[in-house]
Parts: sequence; structure tokens; C-alpha cells
Amino acid sequence: MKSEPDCYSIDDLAAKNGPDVWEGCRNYTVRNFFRDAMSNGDEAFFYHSSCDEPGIVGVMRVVSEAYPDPTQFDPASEYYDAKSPRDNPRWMTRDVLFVRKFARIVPLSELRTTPGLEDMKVLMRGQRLSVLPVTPEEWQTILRLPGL
DNA sequence: GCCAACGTTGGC
DNA sequence: GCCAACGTTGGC
Repeated sequence: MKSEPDCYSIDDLAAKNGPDVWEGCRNYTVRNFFRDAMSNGDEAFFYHSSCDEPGIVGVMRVVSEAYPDPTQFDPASEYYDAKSPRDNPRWMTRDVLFVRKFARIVPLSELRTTPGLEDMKVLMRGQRLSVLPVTPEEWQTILRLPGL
């Protein structure tokens, strides 16, 4: 799950000391991932994008079922969507909980050269979705990279 | 339903 | 700042 650290970083999530809403995703494929592909209790990588060193910085846990992203109904929010009906919300999200920050960032450049990650979705050209699936094998491979 | 125009993402 | 990729919009 990607976030621009200038906007919301893994340190922001850690400082929350509890669940936080993963808000603002406005893409139908991502909406479907939140709704259908995730389960309460799943773990996810936190990825910093659009920054000096893009890459995976730690682990968090999904700690809710899917529910409508509240920011779509908030006219004061930058994520407000006037076309989303309250009785049939367009945008879904889930709560996440900080699990741990890696000893070092695992940069995108390293992911690209790590054996076993050749087919990882986040490395595919043209891939811009802010939430992407990770296979169990990729998950284990990546966990071994940052060390302690 | 087609498709051009436009907007966004995000690495570089 | 550039640009490739691709999603969305809206006229027809």
C-alpha cells in the first residue's frame, strides 16, 4: 500500500498508536481490492512513493472490514466526491495498524534486482495503483531483505 | 459503444 | 520538469 511520505508516512501511522483510516483512494480497482481482496487481519507493506527514495519501509496490519471512506462525504476534504451517493458509496477503505518499521528502507531499485520478485505487481511497467497484491513468496522474500 | 482529450501517477 | 502509462470523462 503506497503513500507519499510528505502526506502520510509510516512514522505518522506509528505515532497514531492505534488503528488509522487508509483514506483517499479514488480508483475502482483499488476500491475492489479493499472490498474483495483484503481480509481483516491481513498484513501489508507500507510503501513510500513520490519521494527521494521510494521503497518499502515497514509492515502494517489490516484491522477492519471494508467500509465507506468517510472523506468522500466531507466537503472540506481534498478527497471529497460530490458524485458519491450516501446510500451507495463509491469509495471503500479499511483501518490499518502499525506493526513495525524496517531497520532500513528497501528501495524500489533493490526490489527490481532481487531474485524472486521478477513478477511482483509493483515492479510492472505502467503500474500505478496505490494498493497492489503481494504473493506469499514475495512477502517472505522481502521480509528477509532489510535485516535487523 | 467508440474514442479523443484530459488528468493523474510516479519514477527518473 | 519530463514523460510513459493508463484511468476517466463526455461528445457523438
